[in-house]
Amino acid sequence: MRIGELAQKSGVSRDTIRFYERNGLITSTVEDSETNSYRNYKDDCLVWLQFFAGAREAGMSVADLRSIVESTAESCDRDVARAVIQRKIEELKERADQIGNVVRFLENALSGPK
Amino acid sequence: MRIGELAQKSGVSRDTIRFYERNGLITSTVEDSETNSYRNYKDDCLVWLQFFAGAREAGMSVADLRSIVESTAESCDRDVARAVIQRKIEELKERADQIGNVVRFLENALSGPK
DNA sequence: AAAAACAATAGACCTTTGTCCATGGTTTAG
DNA sequence: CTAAACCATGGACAAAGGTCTATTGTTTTT
Repeated sequence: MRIGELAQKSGVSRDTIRFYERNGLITSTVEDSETNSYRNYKDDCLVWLQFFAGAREAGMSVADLRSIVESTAESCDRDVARAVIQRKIEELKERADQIGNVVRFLENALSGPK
Repeated sequence: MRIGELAQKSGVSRDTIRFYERNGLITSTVEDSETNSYRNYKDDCLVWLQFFAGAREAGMSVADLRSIVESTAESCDRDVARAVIQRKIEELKERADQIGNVVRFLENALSGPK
């Protein structure tokens, strides 16, 4: 799949896809056989991009995403991957708790001053 | 209270406090009577700053915070304030849900590939 | 074949959220 | 009184995360 299709299907802009690729979040191949230099993306890029979109919204940084992607790479130790991801899960849960606090503060602000 | 004390008590740096003030998140007064131009902060600035710290961590932008602060200002209609805050609460809850999704995705990634 | 649509790359540019000077006054402690 | 500590202002600088433009080459459509 080429970048346009990927962008359209994932809802992530071409520029952002290229940006992510430059930052090691996804990879693509340039077919030698082709006369062009168009990049080719596999289906799992789409899955990743959808995940990225949600994860970014949830507050994860691009660096976080890269470490997750890297940890799930072939070459990487399963246990290392687990540890990295487990760590991120903890962080996310903390963040969710923090959001809970803020929500309570705001709800209190609503009910507090009559 | 002067900025140094406020910074120390809130854990927010002087520079950041000034930045927030420039952005309308807090206000201060400069006593005419004084010979200096030192700013004076009321106790509620401390409460706000503590809230800001948590809210920023929870992923709220400075612009979000400004709209909350503005909505709770004297001049502002109680109901308008409620609406603004209620909206932010919804956004935060959505964000928390989003985090939940990401966590599930990650947990699945952990258990999925055995 | 010619135009329209798509792609690559490089680099400029933008916003957000601060942080870090430099300069020049003011206060406070010794 | 003098040095150390504090404050204000203005502007430079920074990192993250994109976005936009220019240029040039490739497909696809008509």
